[in-house]
Amino acid sequence: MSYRTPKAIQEKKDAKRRHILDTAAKVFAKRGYYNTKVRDILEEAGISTGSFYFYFNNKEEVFEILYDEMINAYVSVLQEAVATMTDNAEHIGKSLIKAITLSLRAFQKNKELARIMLIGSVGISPQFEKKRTADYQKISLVFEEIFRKLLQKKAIRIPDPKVAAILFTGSIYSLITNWLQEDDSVELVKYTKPLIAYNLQALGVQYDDLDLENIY
Amino acid sequence: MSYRTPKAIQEKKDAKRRHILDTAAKVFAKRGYYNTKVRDILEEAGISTGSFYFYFNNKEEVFEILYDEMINAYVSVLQEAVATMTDNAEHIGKSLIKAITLSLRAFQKNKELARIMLIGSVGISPQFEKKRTADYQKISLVFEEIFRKLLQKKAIRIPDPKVAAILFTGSIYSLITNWLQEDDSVELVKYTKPLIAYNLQALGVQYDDLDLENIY
Amino acid sequence: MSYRTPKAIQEKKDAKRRHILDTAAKVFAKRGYYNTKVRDILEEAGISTGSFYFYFNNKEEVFEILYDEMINAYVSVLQEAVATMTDNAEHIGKSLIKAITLSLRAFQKNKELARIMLIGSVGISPQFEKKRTADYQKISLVFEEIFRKLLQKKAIRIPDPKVAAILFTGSIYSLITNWLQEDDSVELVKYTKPLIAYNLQALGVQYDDLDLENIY
Amino acid sequence: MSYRTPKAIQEKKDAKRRHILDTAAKVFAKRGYYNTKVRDILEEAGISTGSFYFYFNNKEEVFEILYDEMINAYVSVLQEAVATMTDNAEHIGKSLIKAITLSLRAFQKNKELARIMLIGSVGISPQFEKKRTADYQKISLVFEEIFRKLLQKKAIRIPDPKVAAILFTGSIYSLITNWLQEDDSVELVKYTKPLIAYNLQALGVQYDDLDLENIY
DNA sequence: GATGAATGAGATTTCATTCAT
DNA sequence: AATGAATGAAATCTCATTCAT
Repeated sequence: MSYRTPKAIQEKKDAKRRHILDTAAKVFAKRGYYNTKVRDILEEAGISTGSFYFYFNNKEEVFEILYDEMINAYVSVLQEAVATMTDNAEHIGKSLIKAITLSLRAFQKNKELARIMLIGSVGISPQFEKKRTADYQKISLVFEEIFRKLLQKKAIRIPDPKVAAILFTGSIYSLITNWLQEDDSVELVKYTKPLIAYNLQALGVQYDDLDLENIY
Repeated sequence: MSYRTPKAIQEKKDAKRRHILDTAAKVFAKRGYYNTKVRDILEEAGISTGSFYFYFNNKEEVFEILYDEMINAYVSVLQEAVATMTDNAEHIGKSLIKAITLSLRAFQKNKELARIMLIGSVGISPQFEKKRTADYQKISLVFEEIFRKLLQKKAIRIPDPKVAAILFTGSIYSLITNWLQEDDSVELVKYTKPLIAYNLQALGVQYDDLDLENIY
Repeated sequence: MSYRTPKAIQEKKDAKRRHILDTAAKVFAKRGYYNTKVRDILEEAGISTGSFYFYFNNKEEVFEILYDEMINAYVSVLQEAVATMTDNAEHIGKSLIKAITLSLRAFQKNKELARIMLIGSVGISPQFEKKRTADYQKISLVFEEIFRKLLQKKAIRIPDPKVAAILFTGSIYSLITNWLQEDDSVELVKYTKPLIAYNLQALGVQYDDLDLENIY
Repeated sequence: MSYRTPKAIQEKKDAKRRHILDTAAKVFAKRGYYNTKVRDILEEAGISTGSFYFYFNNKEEVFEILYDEMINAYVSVLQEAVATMTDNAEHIGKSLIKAITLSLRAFQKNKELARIMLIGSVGISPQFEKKRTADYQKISLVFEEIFRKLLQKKAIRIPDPKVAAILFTGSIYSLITNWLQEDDSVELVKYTKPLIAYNLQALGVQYDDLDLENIY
């Protein structure tokens, strides 16, 4: 007979909570929000209804947590990329290459959550739609500010930094969305080079072909 | 001699059918597929349950019809733009400008259906998801072939026509999606110029700034 | 331009009414009361909803008319058989043989109505169930009275004429029901001989084997 | 140590399931399959919609279970009767008497299920109709084989064992059906004697009147 | 903490019948 | 007389969530 320390108990709880989330992510990614029934998650996770509702208030909350995790993870990646950006104009190409490369890697690493973030989060509820829009605009804003700065230095050549940011992120997401819907799981990184080329060219950035060779 | 003119009846039927479709489009666009209940459409359209099911088999069918209409309308627009493309290299910029301009106008003309096509059609059902993916690939393929042709003539400079086509369409859609989620009714065409600039630059096309001034 | 006499008009109406009834009989026999939708009858008859409800008040009425027709036709057959029964004891066997033979022939002649009368009329509504029970008891009563008379003359040997009548009719109906559910349409009359033998023996009637040879 | 005894829970579940079935039997018997709405069963049983669908998939399944129970119970009774049949010719009368007596008792014991089996199971669906026909043929076959055997020994005198079996079972069922539709609760066994007399005579079996006196 | 039986609001759909033309 | 579009009550069933054990 063992006396469990409260800490051990807490760890066990955390593990179960995590297990439910991970399972839910898998199921949501496969079927989408509305076609995923709570029962599907329960069965896949091997837990009871009661447990599910002990750890979470409802289905939407579980989805929202997963969604937030994904957005935060992605924002971290972006912030990391931005942080290493120097003001040195000659490194602009390299910096943007890094931002894109890190984005793709983040999505590839967790295909399920990518699917949730980009596809599965549509049409949940009006409130959620608002949140989703806000998140996407926040991400777009990161690039918008970078572009604005670069524009001042005449390091890039675009008429409108806001629109450019939308198009930049949009092109990345469309590629990922496309990749997610391919039956055979081609390596996402295979698309990295043309993706970078397209966007750097779009921004009017002079970039070294050599930099493109060394990506990933 | 019959008691009524079948033609008049048929016209009335067509009108009612159209009315249901239009109302459904409005409601779907506002609430999304799953949050739209058949009852919502009935109330908004001021018709009875029976009428709805007299004209259509079920909710999904109504959605599918609307979706197909939108896709077909958009494909027509694209084909029109492609048809006027000459082989004359110096007109490539103009041609692509036309394709983008027509696309934006098509979406602006019918904001509701644009919302359905780009946002609301996600997660309906596995079968529908297949159809949706196929449609998007078809549209992307139109551009891919154009890019392939232009590439042979060295009129554009990109490493991969397939990826370029995805990014091209993706950037357009992301702009429209963004516009759709803006509360105020900003003119979509306001974004036309930077959108074209971004993509023409991305493709490495030499374009005349004058052409951009005269759009719309 | 012809002037139709009212009589001709009436005849046309009657013909249409009959056409609807005949078609309904066919459909009811095939699918049963509840699995037959008014629409099925309309389509099969090539008429409109309005016409149907012009000639009849509702679906149940149509069924009831068909049912009554069948019962009446059957009762007529029975009465005919009873009418020819003489009080001559030596003809009792022949008379019962005739009653059974005529019954079988009546059912075979109109398989559809047989199906409606014996199988398809179950579970329509509580009121209809009452009517149905009453009709069956009426038919049974015909035989009960015959048996009662024969019993007085000691022409048959049974403990209870009422029960005998139930069993007599029941055995006939069970044979027909069985026959109706055979996939291949065997000749019902093939069963006539053993059916008669069974019941005459049951009643303790002395019968001439020769009479059995000449049936039908 | 778990928080509850699974056994007790299971027993409660079984009891509830049984309660639903019994209630459904009562309602089906009273109103028939089509006039019984799921709601009627819920109200009569005092349960919620959810409970009903937790225990059963749909209304038809409940009906089918009840129907199968009845058929199986009846077949058991028959098999029991058949098992005690000896090859001793002089006991043939007694054996058939026993078979009929047990049949009647089985039906009397559960009037509701008898009603379902004999009356209420008509016209549910084409598939069910097939099953029903097959079941009835199976029961008829039990008697057919007995009759065939007795025929070889010349213990009975009938022209066709198959038809005789149909008529034998048909006569029993018609009596029960009749009894079911009587308003007052007449004892079914009251009819046993004339029923046996009719059928034994029909089969040409020599029976002892004494045996008939001691039935039930 | 865990379980899963129980709940019931609410969604979709059917189909007999009506009624304007 | 005929048509068939329109109606809407009513039926079945789903499934997120609750709660007694």
